[in-house]
Amino acid sequence: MELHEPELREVPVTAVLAALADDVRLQIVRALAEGGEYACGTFEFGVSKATRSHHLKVLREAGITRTRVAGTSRYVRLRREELERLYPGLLDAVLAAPARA
Amino acid sequence: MELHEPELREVPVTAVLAALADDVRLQIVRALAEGGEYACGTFEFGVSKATRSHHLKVLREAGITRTRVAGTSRYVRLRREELERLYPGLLDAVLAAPARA
DNA sequence: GAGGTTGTTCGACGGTTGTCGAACATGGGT
DNA sequence: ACCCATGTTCGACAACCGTCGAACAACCTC
Repeated sequence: MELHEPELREVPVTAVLAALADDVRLQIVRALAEGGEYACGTFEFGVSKATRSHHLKVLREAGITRTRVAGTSRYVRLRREELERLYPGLLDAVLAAPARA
Repeated sequence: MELHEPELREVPVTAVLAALADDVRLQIVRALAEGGEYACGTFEFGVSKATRSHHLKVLREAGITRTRVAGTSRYVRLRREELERLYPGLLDAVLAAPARA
């Protein structure tokens, strides 16, 4: 299983923004920003397994998260440094926003 | 003609991000960031009048731009200060990104 | 007021996206 | 070996989005 994790610089800005422009995915990003590394199953956001898997794929392919495989589990974490280097301030600005707007 | 220009704080973050997550709209924002105020017709991005009008509406309703009506023309400008106050760093991060990624 | 300019609105269309259940794949435990 | 737990993939479906031409609205100028 080769995970597709592109170089962030090769991802169009619009794709990064689109990946963040979803409520469920933003919840995931918020959780990752606070908690460090999470197993996929830890997330419980009122969506099915399939949907969660889909969202994590979008985040991964947008270069926002990195995934580590360990047994049957997958551990996800934010690519903070890379995001900060290429889009300084973006993540903080998004995270600083009120969760419910 | 009452233009719908919401308070930025009342717009969900996801709506702001979604508004920026489009190539045409990002071109508009880039132009506005450099040029100050533009008449709608000044934009020539290879889309029809109808499409351009649609994109300007999306930006306006996301709280990103403000529109001034003058005769048959409409002048559009960025709401930089408000954006900066609510999402510090976001606009700069997006604008700093390479136009073609 | 007739005509031209500037923009918006109205379907319509095709493509993309979020969602789900079900089926599948993989690895661990007993 | 079997079963269970964890995730992914596969249709399918509805909703949304970007796009266009055509029609409409408002205003300016002659």
